[in-house]
Amino acid sequence: MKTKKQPDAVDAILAQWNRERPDLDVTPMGTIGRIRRCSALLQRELDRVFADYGMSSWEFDVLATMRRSGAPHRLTPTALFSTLMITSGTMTHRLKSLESRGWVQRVPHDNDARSMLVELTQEGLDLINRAVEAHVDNEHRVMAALSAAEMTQLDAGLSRLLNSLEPPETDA
Amino acid sequence: MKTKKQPDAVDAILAQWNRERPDLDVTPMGTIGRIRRCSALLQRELDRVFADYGMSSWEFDVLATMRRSGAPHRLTPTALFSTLMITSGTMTHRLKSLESRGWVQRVPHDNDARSMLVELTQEGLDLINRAVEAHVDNEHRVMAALSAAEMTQLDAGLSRLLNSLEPPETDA
DNA sequence: CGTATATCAGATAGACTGACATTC
DNA sequence: CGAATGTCAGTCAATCTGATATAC
Repeated sequence: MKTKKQPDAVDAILAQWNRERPDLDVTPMGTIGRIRRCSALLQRELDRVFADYGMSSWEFDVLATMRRSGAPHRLTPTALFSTLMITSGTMTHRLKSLESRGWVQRVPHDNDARSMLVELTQEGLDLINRAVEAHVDNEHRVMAALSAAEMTQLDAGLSRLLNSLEPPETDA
Repeated sequence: MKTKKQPDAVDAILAQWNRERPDLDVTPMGTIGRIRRCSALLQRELDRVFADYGMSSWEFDVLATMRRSGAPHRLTPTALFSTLMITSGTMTHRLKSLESRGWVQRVPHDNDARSMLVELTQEGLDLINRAVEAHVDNEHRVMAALSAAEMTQLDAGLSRLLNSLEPPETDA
């Protein structure tokens, strides 16, 4: 006989649907609901550390994207908004804000005068280097309930799902 | 020898961090990144069906919460905003909008004159009954890449995580 | 000429805060 | 009286759209 798993908030929702609409197989609703709820709750936890470093989540995302691209930490606005899945107008807005805070600067693009390059300032680089350390620590903390084996298993399922959801390569 | 899993968008990000900051163990960043990315991509897919029924995601959420509460499909605004994790002001705003569309109506609460009851209209009930069927079909579709066993496994991991993230019972 | 890049102003949708009246 | 309920006006942060200028 199996041990029953600890019920969570989503189980209560599924029980209601099973009572009200027993004709529906709501199994996927459970998985999807858990993904969305985990995502929302995780966001809340991660935001705390971002706030400690004076940033919002989207500010961290932009700086982190530039940081992990490697020296000289330069990317075009187009590369950035494509990666971040936002529109070009929104990217302009974000960059203006980040520039006013002194974390990035715009420099001209040698080979293409239409284009710009955005690069981390020294201050921006120092900040994101420190913030990402705290962020990763925080991520370890919020995932601590799962053993390494559990996390690997969870990761595998998510990766399969992600592969099926991701839009086909545009490939340039 | 193991078969390598299909790489996804998150793998590329992890590879960049491993190159740039090999001192950091970014394993949890992979899992968290996948949860968030799955959540965003799923949202996009689900929204399509909501749009087919003339609703936005939050409208579906409110109507569905009322529907699954069972006949007579009545809840107080307080019960609703607590479940939906939004503020009371936002709830008032949502209800005003839903009422103007003819999907819910406010009725007085017999036992407590401070309070209101919100109930689904016949039109709202019919709509959410049809919409939830299409929604569940859609959820089956977007999860089709996973076998039943894979989904069970994924679900188990998510549930463990959710349990550790969920705020302790307020219990009233 | 048609396409790509980046910017900007304006509009939009959704949420929150704080003050309020009412009732328990 | 203090706590709870719901409403409202105002504000806010973040996004998108569509028009624009420039360069390929």
